[in-house]
Amino acid sequence: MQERASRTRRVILHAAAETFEARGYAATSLRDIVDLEGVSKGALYFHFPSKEALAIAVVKEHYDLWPEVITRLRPRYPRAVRLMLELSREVARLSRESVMVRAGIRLVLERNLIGPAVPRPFVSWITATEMLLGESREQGDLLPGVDLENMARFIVASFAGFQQISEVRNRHGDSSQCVNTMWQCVLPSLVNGDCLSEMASLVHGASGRS
Amino acid sequence: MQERASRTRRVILHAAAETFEARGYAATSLRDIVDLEGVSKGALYFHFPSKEALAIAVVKEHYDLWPEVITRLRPRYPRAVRLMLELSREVARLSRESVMVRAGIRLVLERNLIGPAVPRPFVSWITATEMLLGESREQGDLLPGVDLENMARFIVASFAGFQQISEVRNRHGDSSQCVNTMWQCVLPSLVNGDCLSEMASLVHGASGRS
Amino acid sequence: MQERASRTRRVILHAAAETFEARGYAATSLRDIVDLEGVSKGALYFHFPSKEALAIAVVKEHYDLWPEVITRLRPRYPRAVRLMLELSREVARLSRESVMVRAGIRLVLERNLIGPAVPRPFVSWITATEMLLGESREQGDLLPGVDLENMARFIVASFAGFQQISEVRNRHGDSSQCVNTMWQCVLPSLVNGDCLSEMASLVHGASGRS
Amino acid sequence: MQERASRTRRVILHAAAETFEARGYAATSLRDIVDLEGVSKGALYFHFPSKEALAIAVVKEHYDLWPEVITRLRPRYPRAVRLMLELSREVARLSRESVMVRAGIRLVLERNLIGPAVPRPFVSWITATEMLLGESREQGDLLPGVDLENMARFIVASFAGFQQISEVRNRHGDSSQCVNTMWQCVLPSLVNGDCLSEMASLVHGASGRS
DNA sequence: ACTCCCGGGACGGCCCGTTTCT
DNA sequence: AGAAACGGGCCGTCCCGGGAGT
Repeated sequence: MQERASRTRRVILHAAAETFEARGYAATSLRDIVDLEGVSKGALYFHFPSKEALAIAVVKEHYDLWPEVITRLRPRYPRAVRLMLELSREVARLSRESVMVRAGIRLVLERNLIGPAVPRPFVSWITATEMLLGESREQGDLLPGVDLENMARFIVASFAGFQQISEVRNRHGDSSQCVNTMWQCVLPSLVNGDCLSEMASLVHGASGRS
Repeated sequence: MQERASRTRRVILHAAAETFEARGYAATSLRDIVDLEGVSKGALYFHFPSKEALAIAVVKEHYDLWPEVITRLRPRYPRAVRLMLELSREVARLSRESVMVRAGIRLVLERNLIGPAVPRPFVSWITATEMLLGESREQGDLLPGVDLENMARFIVASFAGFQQISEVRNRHGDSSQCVNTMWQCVLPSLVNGDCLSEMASLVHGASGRS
Repeated sequence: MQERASRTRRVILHAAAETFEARGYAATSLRDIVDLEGVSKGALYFHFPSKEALAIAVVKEHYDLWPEVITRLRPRYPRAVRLMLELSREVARLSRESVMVRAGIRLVLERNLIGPAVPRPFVSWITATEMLLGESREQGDLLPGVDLENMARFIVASFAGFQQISEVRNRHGDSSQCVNTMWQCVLPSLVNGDCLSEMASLVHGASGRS
Repeated sequence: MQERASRTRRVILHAAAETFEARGYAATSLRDIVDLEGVSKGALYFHFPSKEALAIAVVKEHYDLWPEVITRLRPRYPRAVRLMLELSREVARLSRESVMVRAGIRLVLERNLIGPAVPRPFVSWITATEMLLGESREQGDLLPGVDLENMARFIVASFAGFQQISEVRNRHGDSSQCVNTMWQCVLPSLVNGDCLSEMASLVHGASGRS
C-alpha cells in the first residue's frame, strides 16, 4: 500500500519538477506531467488536490534540502568563510544535478503566479549568508567596514545571476568554475589579507583571474 | 488615420508590456491585455497577428533601446571602465522606470516558451561587456591576468541577479545602491590601483564597504 | 452581424431549453447543448459567460412571457374568475407547446443548484392568483369564508401537480382536459351558485364529473 | 460482522438520501455522500455496485414503505373515502419526517437520469387512488357521474403539487394544513351530501374555507 | 484603412464514478 | 473494507480567423 503509493508520489513529483523546470508554472499542463511518466490523472489528483499543491510540494521538497545540507557541512568547516564557500559549491552542484532543486528555484521565482503559500525567493538565502558573514566577522576574517546586509545580498545576487546565465550558455556545464570566479571577485573586497591568501588556493580554478 | 492607428498600436504594446511583466508570457491572456486599456480584440489582431508576435514586438521595442543608450553615453565617457559603470547605472534606471524594459527582460528569459525569434538573453550584454573590458585592457586600466570572458559573465550575472533580488525586496527601490555595491565588490578585482582610486568616489554610496 | 448574432443566440437558447427540459440543469453538459444544433463552444461562450448565465437566460426568457400573457388576456375577460380560468388554459397551452416554458419551469424548480439569481418558484404565480381571487370577491363571485391565501396556493399546487403528472403519462397530451378537471373540482368550493352555473359550460369537457 | 455491515449499509443509505434529496441525482457526487458520514468509498462500493444502484436502493427503501402503510391503515378505516383521507395524511407526515421518503420521491421524478430500473412516478399512487375510488362508489359514497380515472389523477396531482409548494414556502411546515385544504376543495365535488357532512369535521382546520 | 463583432475548436484544471491492489 | 490508481468528461476560456461595419 504505502510503498506503492509513495513511489507513485515520487514519480509524479519528479515528473512535475522536470516539466516545471523546463516550462515554468503557467505553461505546464498537468497532462504534460502525467504523460511524462505514464501515470494517470487520477493518481495525480489522489496525491495532489490541485496544480498549486503540486507546485508547493515541489518547492517544499527542495526547501527541505537546505537544512540537511547545512548541518552536514557545518561541522566540517568551522571557519564561516570557508563554510560559505563550500556551501555555495554544494548548492551549485545540487542545481546542476537535481531537477527538483532547479524546479524549486524556478517556482519560487514565479510565486506570484502560484500563491502566497510559496515562500518568497532569496530571503532565506540572504539571511543565512548574513548570519555567516556575522560569524566571519567574529572570527576576525572580515575586512573592517563591510556592510553585512548589502554584502549578503550581493553574494546571493551574483550567485543567482550566475545560475541563470550558466543555464543559458551551456547546460549547467561549468557552474563550478562560475562559483570560483565569483569568489575570486568577491573575496578581495570581503576578507582581510591573511584569510584571502589562505582561501586563494581553493578558488584557483582557471577563471576570472589566473 | 495612420496617426490613430499607431497610437492604438502603442497603447496595445504598453498594455502588453504591463501584463507580460507582471505575469509572464504563458500566464498572460490576450483578454487581460485588451481589457487593461479597453481596446478590442480585433484591434489587437489587426496590429499583431499572434500572441507571439506581440511578445516579440515588446522585446524588440526594448532591444532597440540599447544601441541608442550606448551611442548616447559613449562619447561622454571615453574611458571604457567608466563607460561600463555609467552604462550599468543607466540600465538600472531604465529597468526601474520603464515597464517596456522590464517586460522585455522577462520575456527574453522566457524565450523558449515564445519562439526562436526572441533573442537569447544575456549574450548581447556579455559580448558588449567583454568588448568594453578589452578596451579597458588596451587603455591600461585592467589588472594583469584578468580572464575577460569569465569576468564579463560575472559582471552581467551579478547585475542580473541584483535586478531580480531588488524586485523582490523593495519594488525597484534601491537598485542604484545595488549597482554601487556591485562595483565596489568587482572593481578591486578588476582594475589596477590607479584606476580604482579614481573610480572610488563614483561608487562611494554607503554600501558593501564604507 | 447583429442579425447573425441574435440568431445564434436564439439557437443556443433553444438548444439549451431543449436539453435543460429533458435532463435538468446538473445533468446537462454544455457539450450536449452545442452539439444539438452544431454551434461551437466559442459561440456559446460569446453569448453566455457561464452555464449559470445560460440557465438564467432561459428562465428570464420564460418569465418575460407572463406579463405579455396577462396584458393580452385581461381586457378580454373583465370577470376575474373567468380570467383565472382562461389564464390557466393559456399557461397549460404554452407548457404544451413551448420548450422554453417547460425548461424555465424546470430550472426554476432547480434554482438551488443554479444560483440565487433564479427567482423562487411559484411565488409569483401564487401572489397573482391571490390577487385575482381578491378581485373575484369584490365582484361578488366568491363563496363566503374562502381563505384567499390558502386557496391560491391550492390552485397553483393542483395546477403544478397536473403539469408534472401529464408530463409523465402522455407527453403533454391531454393537459387541457386536466385543466378542465381541475376547475370542475375547484369551482364548487370556490364560487357561489350563480357564478358556478355560468362557468359550468366552460369546463364541461368529459372529465372529472360528467 | 453482519451486524456492523448492515449498519454501515444503513448509514450510507441515509447519507445518500440526505444528499440526493438536497441536490438531486446528477448534482450529487459519491464523494459528498461518503464525506457526510465519514465512511470510505470502498465501503460504499462494497454495498452498492454503482451510483445508480445506490439511488435505486433509496427508491426501493421508500417504496417498501407504502404496502406497510396501507396494510396498517386499512383495517382501521373500512370506509374507502376515510382511508384515502388518512392515507394522504400519513404520506404527508412521512414526507415531512423522513429524508428517505423525500429522497425517494425526488429520485423517482428524476428516473430518466438514473435508469429504467426506477419505477415511474405517480402511477402506483394513481392506480391505488383509482382503486379506492372504486371501492367508495361501491360503498355508495360517491356522487354520480364521477370519472374515476381523471379524479384519481387530479387528487394525486394536487397532493404532489402541494408537497412541492410547501417545500418551497416553509420547510415542510404546514403540510398537514395543506392536506386539509385539499380535501376541503375536493370532497364537495367527489362525495354525496351524507358522506360530506360526515367527513367535514375531519378536515375542519382553518384553511381553504372556514 | 482600420476596427470590431462573432464564431471556432482545442485544451486547461478539476473532479467524478470506477476498478484494482492490498 | 480501505488505500490507491484510472481515464474520461465537464466547464471555463484561450488564441485565433473571417466577415460586417465605419
